[in-house]
Amino acid sequence: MRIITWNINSVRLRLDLVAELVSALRPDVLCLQEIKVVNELFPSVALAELGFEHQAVAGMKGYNGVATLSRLPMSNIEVRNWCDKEDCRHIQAEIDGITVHNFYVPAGGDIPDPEQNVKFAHKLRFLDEVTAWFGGQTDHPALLVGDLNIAPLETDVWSHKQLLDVVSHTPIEVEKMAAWQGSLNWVDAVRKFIPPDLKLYSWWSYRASDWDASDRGRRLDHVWATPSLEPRLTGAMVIREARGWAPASDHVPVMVDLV
DNA sequence: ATGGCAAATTGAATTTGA
Repeated sequence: MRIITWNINSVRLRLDLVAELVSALRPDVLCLQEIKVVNELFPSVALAELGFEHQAVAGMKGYNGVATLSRLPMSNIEVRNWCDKEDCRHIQAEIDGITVHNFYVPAGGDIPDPEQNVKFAHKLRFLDEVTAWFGGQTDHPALLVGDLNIAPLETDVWSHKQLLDVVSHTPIEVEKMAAWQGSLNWVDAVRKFIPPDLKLYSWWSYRASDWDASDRGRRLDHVWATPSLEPRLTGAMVIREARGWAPASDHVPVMVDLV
């Protein structure tokens, strides 16, 4: 199975890029975040024509929203709410015997202090809640993908020292992400193939005048696998060139293969 | 941190992203 996760930053605006991605890489499962559309206006026909006959969508007006698209049948679809908000950040679905979790973790705003910034408080609470929930699950084969909005390793950001107090790379976030990863002993399926000593990013700011030249990126998008699935992992790739597509999302697709 | 874009909604200005 080939799975791709992509924060697409408006699915309607980038349908042509989805077609290009699908044509080039033929994923079996495509997990999108920030679809920015209500379910009624989700382009399900166009995506079905690309081969994704099976779709699970949790969208809302204007922002957020996740969608899991599959060539293979999906069952047990669940949209789960966190932090008492119905804000469309998680879809769970069973595909070919694997539970696929598609997440869009809150960005967390600017100020890395939960006392001063309710968005950061929300992000930290979200991490605590998902960690506690997964800790109560059994080890059924599962993948956890999405825009987790945290770059955990020093090599996941362009400058570890300069981002230590920037939301997405602060020690408290990295610590809580590690706890989440520990909840089911999730394996980082991307770093299994692209070693942790290599710089690796999946997001570059729109604000850079030349994202490629300055290369001030962060690895915010992830694919995790339960230990039972690790022997089936065969490869991973971050589609960096997608940041240069037009019109580009600020995130690029992240792909993992398993047998 | 730096530098200041992009998308959606609403109707030129605001919210959100990270």
